[in-house]
Amino acid sequence: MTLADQPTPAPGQPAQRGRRADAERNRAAIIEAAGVVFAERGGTVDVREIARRSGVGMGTLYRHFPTKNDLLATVLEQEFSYWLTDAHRQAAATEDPWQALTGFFEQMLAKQGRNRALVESYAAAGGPTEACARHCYSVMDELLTRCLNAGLVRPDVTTADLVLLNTSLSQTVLTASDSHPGQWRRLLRISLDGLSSHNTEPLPKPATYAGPPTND
Amino acid sequence: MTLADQPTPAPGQPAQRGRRADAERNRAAIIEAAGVVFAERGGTVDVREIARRSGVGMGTLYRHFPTKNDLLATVLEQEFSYWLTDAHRQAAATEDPWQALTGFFEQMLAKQGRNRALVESYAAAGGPTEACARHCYSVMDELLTRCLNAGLVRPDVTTADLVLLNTSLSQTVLTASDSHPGQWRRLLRISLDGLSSHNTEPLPKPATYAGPPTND
Amino acid sequence: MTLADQPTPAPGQPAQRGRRADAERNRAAIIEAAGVVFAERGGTVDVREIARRSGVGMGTLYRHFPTKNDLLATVLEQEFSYWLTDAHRQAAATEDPWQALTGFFEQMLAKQGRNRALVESYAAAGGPTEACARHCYSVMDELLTRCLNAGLVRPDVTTADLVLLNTSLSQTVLTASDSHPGQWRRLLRISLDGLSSHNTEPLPKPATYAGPPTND
Amino acid sequence: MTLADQPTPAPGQPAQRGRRADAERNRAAIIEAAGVVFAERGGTVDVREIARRSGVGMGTLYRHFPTKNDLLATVLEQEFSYWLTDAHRQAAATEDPWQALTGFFEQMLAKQGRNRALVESYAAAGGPTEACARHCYSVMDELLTRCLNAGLVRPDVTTADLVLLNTSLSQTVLTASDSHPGQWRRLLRISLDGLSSHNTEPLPKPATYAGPPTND
DNA sequence: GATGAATGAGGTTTCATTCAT
DNA sequence: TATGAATGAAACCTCATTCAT
Repeated sequence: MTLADQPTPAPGQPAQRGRRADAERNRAAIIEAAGVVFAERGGTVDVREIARRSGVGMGTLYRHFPTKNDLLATVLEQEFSYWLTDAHRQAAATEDPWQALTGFFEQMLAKQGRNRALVESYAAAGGPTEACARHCYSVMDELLTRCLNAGLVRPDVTTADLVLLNTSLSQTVLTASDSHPGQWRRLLRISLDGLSSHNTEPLPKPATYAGPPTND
Repeated sequence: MTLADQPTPAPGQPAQRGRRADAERNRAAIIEAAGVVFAERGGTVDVREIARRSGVGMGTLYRHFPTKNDLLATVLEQEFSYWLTDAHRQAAATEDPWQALTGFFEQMLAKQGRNRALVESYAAAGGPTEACARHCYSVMDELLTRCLNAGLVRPDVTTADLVLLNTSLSQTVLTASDSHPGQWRRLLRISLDGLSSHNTEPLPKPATYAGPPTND
Repeated sequence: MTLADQPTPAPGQPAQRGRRADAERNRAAIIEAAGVVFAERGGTVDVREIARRSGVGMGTLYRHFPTKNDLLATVLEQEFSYWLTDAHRQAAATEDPWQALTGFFEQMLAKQGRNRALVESYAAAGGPTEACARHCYSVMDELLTRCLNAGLVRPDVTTADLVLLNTSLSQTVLTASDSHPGQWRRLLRISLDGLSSHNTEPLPKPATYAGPPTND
Repeated sequence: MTLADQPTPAPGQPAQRGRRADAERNRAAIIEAAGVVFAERGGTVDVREIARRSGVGMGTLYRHFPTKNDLLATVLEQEFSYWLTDAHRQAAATEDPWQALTGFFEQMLAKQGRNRALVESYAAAGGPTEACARHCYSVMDELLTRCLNAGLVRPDVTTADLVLLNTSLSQTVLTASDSHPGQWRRLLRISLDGLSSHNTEPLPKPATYAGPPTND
């Protein structure tokens, strides 16, 4: 199963008029190439590099994605969604709630941290897209609930905390995985241990949002 | 007390030798303006914007900083160093090692997370400059040692872990402090709790670097 | 017949593959405009001037010539090569070796001396490009050989002497042809007469190169 | 005897008020430094380089020379004039008119050809300044007259021819003296031989100037 | 639909000249 | 008067996006 095959229109139809198939192939090629390039070099790469690598002209690229940002969002969303689904599946198959949570984070981070553009997107906009955010939230919500129900994590941990933890650590994986491979796993362990119900002190209350940010 | 006043040459002297005072004022203005702009909009802002805001011509800017990157590095290094010194001072004055550590992180993160360019620099190069890295490491080393000696943290926590933790969380502060002000403090608490010696399981060993990174 | 038509791909073909014809036309327009401007004002002209005169945008110009220097080199090489070929043809068709040589120089100088950038290139780098230098050398070698075989020039004249003579005089043509039109022809005649075998004294030996130049 | 000491005001006076002497020393330092730098790197060097090397501020430099071009002109004129005087003296002391002429050219070219800015000035404006041109002309006129009177050169050679010859060859010296040291002396010999009265054919008449230049 | 050449605003940097001290 | 920092108009080059073929 490859990544770039979401919008296949009604599989089974004989790719009516041929053009449609070509277009789809192009779209997939663009997404695939963009995925590689964005991951390697971040969101600032020249659009031509992507066009070149996907073997497609600029016009074609811009027909499919009216803006560089649209392409970026699509690619990130697609990859993210794929990873998420994958990690979710595996977590759901894991009996122990704690191990499910742990494994989930490990999988996600290993992927995300190798994608420069994705991590940039966290800094720029809090994540690739709204859809990703929601998807991510719902999966984590499920995992957290299992842990809470089992009494494994502090009772006042929220899903939002987990979402932020993911954001936070992905940065580290990107930064450190070349010079200190594997060190991020220590940090992950530390943070997850901090979630466990051994820790009895209540967490600070999340300030409710109220107007423009004060100096924190 | 403002930030941009490091190289003032022996305050008290009557602005030695002609225009030097004005130059210093300009330099300070540039650094100040650049600090604001870089923090707000990241390292990609137009140099002209900085020149305009500091009320100097392009030439002046480039006289003081031969390259945009030099300016960026200087600004980040200066701010970072200032924050670090400040936070260090306060931590050193705190009796309880654990509180010293906690307070130190809070202070640092509150500052760093409001500076977009700084956080970008983490993603791009692991931090603003080598000097910053060393400075940061040495301060954290001291704080960690105090905690270790007092038996407050897991014995296998390393200074490198703390450095990474800082990197990691600063991203979150940047990302989340507008929409969810104060939430990063929860994450900080979680992570720090994960450091405490309540947690008895040994951490994964930091893999020693061995050739090109595998897929983690 | 214009100058800027070297890379026309097999004339007669119907402008293969889409936009290629327009691109070629643009390339030609750029070279043509650059030729005029470089000739008139030298190699320091603003690239925009060339873009404006050729009716293309900056990007187009830089697509065809990644660097201003590339453009300059291309233009000079092309013109030079064209002149050289032309003058060579005519010289080859001239029976009398002496007249062939004479006519060749006249033609070349008349062209070169009207091109400011070309003459500048002599001062800066000894000529437009290596290829030009070789081409020029080989043509002059042929002409000189004919003269030598006919006993028309001093036996110790070398091809390198002729090459230098060309360099030398082109400067003069540029300098003098406005205020003293035609005077350079007198100088040319003088120099060529100095080559003839009437002059029996041996020329000074070309010092072999030996380390850094002394004060001559 | 150094070069930069022309405008010393009435030697013998005790440098009234000291300031005047300082100014003179500065002026000399500027000219000296500029001489070196212009010679080495041509007329495009940064003015600061000159200020730095002469140990003088920009303001001082511009007080003495309101324009970079003024400085350039002054320097070139001064050096040129010095060389010319020197070469003239030696030529005047040489009995044989032909040797006087020959030696004069050798001396002048050896000097000129080591000065990049000077040679550039030939291409740009026919020479450093009008004064130089006149001075040069008058000296050459004298040398030529001696040769003509002795019947050593073709009777229709003009002083203008000699001036051009000098211009022409100085380019070559600059270009070739590094890679082919001494070769320019061959060219000089050839050209001078071409002047000698052995050559009996009349030279082409200098076209009188008539309106804008035709295509030669 | 696909192509890739064209566009041109905008980015960083240089440097002759001015001017406050 | 000397200083050298300040100025700002270009200069070269890049790249997201459009458009003719």
